[in-house]
Amino acid sequence: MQLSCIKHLLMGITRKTKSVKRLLQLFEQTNNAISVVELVKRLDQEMSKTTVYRILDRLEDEGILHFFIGKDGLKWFAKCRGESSPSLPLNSHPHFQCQNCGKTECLFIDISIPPIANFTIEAAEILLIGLCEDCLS
Amino acid sequence: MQLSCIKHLLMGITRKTKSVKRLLQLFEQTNNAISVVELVKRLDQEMSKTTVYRILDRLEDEGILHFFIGKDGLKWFAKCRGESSPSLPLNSHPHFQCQNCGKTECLFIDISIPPIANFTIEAAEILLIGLCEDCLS
DNA sequence: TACTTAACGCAACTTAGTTGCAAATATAAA
DNA sequence: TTTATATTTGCAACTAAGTTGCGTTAAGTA
Repeated sequence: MQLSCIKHLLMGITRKTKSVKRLLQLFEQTNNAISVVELVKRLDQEMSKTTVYRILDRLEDEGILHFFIGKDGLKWFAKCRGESSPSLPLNSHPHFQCQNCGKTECLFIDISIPPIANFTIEAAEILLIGLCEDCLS
Repeated sequence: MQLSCIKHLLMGITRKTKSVKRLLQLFEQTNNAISVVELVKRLDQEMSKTTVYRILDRLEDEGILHFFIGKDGLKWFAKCRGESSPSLPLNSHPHFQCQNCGKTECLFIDISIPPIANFTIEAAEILLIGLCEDCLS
């Protein structure tokens, strides 16, 4: 095994290609989550949808992005920030979707899941739906 | 407007067809949720998938079934029972999916969602993932 | 600069879910 | 029981999200 292989194992294997940088840029510009459908649409002139899907997978593997399933069953991605919700398993946290404007984001509120007899809970996917600050007024 | 129309408005418009009865039978045989994909597969010889989708929609409109999105983004249906989780909005309740055997069911445990400043929460979709009693041992 | 291998684009594919329309059938009225 | 009629069904074709295989391109290393 060559040194470069070891480096790859340690550092992840993502090459900082033009496409990767462009995609990361979109996530750096916002704290909101972005749906894959939206990303494919926004990047339509810049890269193929296959590339979008594959880059998202890699960034997720590396712990740079995480994903969750939105109200509609579509996949959404958001940056991993250090935070998580204390009482939830696996450093997870709830997400919020505004039913009016569609704004979708991570929440770091604490929600505690009571133990359930004869079950082990290893993950909690919590999606709160309502109106965001902008849509309330 | 004829009397029959008024009756329809009051009672819902579901005719108790052979297909409706068959589909309801599947839900009466279990307290678990069933994915649409599974229903289409199980009923493949008895009705078209279009019919499965349309009956599920109608039974949901009438409050006989409810649905939620599973871990994989697929739609699952379950019977509406009188119960709900006290602290959740809109008479909703959490759902559980066993990551080993796939068993999926309604939970009526109480999970309270803390208020979030400047947001109104109108629905909470909570999916707990872990091991069921059968898969624990 | 040249080499190696990850990353990319494309086209074709899979799967969940939807739609339009003509034919079948459940229900109410006669 | 028969008739009328509006709902329900099946079919085939479609849409949309997401995946795969493969030949080509380009990033990172020597």
